[in-house]
Amino acid sequence: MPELPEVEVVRRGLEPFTGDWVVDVVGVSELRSLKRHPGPVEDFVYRLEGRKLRRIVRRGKFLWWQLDDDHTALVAHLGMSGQILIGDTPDDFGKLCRITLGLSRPPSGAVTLGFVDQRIFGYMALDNLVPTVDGQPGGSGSDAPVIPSRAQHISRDPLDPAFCDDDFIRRLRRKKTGIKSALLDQTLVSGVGNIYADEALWRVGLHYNRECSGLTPQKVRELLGAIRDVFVQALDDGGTSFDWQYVNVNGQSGYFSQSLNAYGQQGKPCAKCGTVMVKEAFQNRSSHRCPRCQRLSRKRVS
DNA sequence: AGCGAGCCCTGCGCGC
DNA sequence: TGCGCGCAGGGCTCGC
Repeated sequence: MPELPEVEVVRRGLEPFTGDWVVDVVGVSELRSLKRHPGPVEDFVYRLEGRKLRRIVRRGKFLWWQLDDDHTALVAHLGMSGQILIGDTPDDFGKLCRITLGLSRPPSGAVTLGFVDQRIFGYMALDNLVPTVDGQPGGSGSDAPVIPSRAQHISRDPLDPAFCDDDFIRRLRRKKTGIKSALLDQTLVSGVGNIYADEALWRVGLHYNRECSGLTPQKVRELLGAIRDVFVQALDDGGTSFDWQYVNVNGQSGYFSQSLNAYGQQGKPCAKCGTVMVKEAFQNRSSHRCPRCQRLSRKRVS
């Protein structure tokens, strides 16, 4: 479950199971879901069992729990198809469930957390928490100025109070790529993926291949505002879901897909001008745009 | 150094 | 009904 709003919906859904909740038993049915864990599966299980899940934190599309030893994180990245679900038993999640955590909070609370991931691009891993370079909180959900070492290189996301707009604008305008490549670069700004990049570019009328260096600071600021707007709106709607794969921890789908104006709208009229929207190949993925509102008025970047 | 291509994977839905 | 193909929202690593 991919982009920032969907991951934040998951994070909020997991908050009730943090604090004094303990990991009693860990089940791993797919070793490749631990490919980023720095050790064998036994190490993952042994170090996790008995730990409390103190806080659940997110930066961009990265999620992690702060464990009660104060220096270890349980990192979860959902990749293209990951979900985290809460159920009663390890059998509640179907055959695509890769990892289960049996959780309890004495005296009476008990649930099972399921890490479900069709394509196995996502993963869970234990990692060390290291200080943030700017001394600000590592992400949404905790005030602690620490972050898993694996996520250190990821920029803050646009909903993070410590995100610096001016730095973003300066760095983006120095890039020698098209604007969409820049938005998908998680070291420049995190949390944006293919859907929300297309939505934000549509809102401000930019072609995905417009050169970053040709944009005025004002235009970049406008684009950043559009990213925030589309994130907040999607969050309010519970995230974007097209099908069975994208659900919150209760298995419910979000409604933002009904509000999309660009992604998946090929063949339909542009909501601003009525021109038929198109879908074009872009870097092994696809881009959606209005041929009239989002023209390439400057030199083409390939 | 920064950039783009290639690759990691499974399973759904469609057309034949 | 069955099969093959195209497609999917991410990110890491590697060459250039």
